[in-house]
Amino acid sequence: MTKLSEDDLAAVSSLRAAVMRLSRRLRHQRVDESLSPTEMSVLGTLARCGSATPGELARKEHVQPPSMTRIVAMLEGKGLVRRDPHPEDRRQVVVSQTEQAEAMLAESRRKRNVWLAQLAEGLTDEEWATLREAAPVLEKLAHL
Amino acid sequence: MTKLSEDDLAAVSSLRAAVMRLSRRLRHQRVDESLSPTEMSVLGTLARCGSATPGELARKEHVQPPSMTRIVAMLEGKGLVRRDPHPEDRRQVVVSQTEQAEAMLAESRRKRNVWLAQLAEGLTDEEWATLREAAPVLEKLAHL
DNA sequence: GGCTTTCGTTAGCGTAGGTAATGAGATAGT
DNA sequence: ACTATCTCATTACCTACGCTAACGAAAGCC
Repeated sequence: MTKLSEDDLAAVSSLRAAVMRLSRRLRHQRVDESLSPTEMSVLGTLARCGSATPGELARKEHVQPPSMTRIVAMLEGKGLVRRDPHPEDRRQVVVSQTEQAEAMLAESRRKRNVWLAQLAEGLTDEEWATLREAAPVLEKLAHL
Repeated sequence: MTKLSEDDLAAVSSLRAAVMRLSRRLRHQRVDESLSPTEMSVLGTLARCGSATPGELARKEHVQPPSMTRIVAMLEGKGLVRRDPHPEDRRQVVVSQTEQAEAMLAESRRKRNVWLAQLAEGLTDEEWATLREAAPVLEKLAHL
């Protein structure tokens, strides 16, 4: 980035508002009834990375450690995640997903498909393409 | 939209996660300390539309009426908003922004400029252009 | 071998949303 | 015209999900 135009300013305003509104909708129009968006996100991260300690997960999700503890406890209670002692460092814990989580993610992907189909009706191909392009940039922005 | 590819599915997944993470950051890295993101959003809507009833605002922000009542009360308490009786329908209330809100929005825009400058360092011009393009589409998506 | 640091966790709090119930005013039915 | 229903805003209460502070156990460092 080199320069900030007035348009940029307007864009960031509208981006901010849209992200907040959208997040609100996502939060309670969740495709899976029993899992909060953040829990889903953790499960997704776990699916990508295999396994991680609570601390690592907290950093990745931009959440404080105590919050991650509670999220992991929730997931463990639902049998979606396993907590094993770290082989070398006995302070740490290794969190990894269960086969049940794998199945749930597949099912959730299917449901998301339906949800997506409804949503997609309101967007043109160009708009959709724009979003596909923007997704990784938003990821990057979220991690600053 | 015509068809849903595997890529679309992956994109919506990452979009979802990114929006949630970003919203979390926005929520507490707010540029204006005293106003919540939703309150800012309401003020923005009001700036665009001039004035509206609480019900209309609730629909636009995708929030339930009682929540909007509380938000408006907050804003009124801070002198940023005025509540007048509706001329024809005495059940309704007309909410409109004060001059003070106007000044605050200008100040907030200035602060956002600084925040934006920091943020922009991490993005390339192309990425930024992508976000500018995506902002209105996200707006549309947020309104279904 | 004691001091500091780094984990995960527990305890308690705050914020921002939601649902259910209420009351005043508008609207429709007969 | 009067009652019944419906709508709008509001009040009261509840829940979800994040935070900070405090703590105990394990690791690393003089």
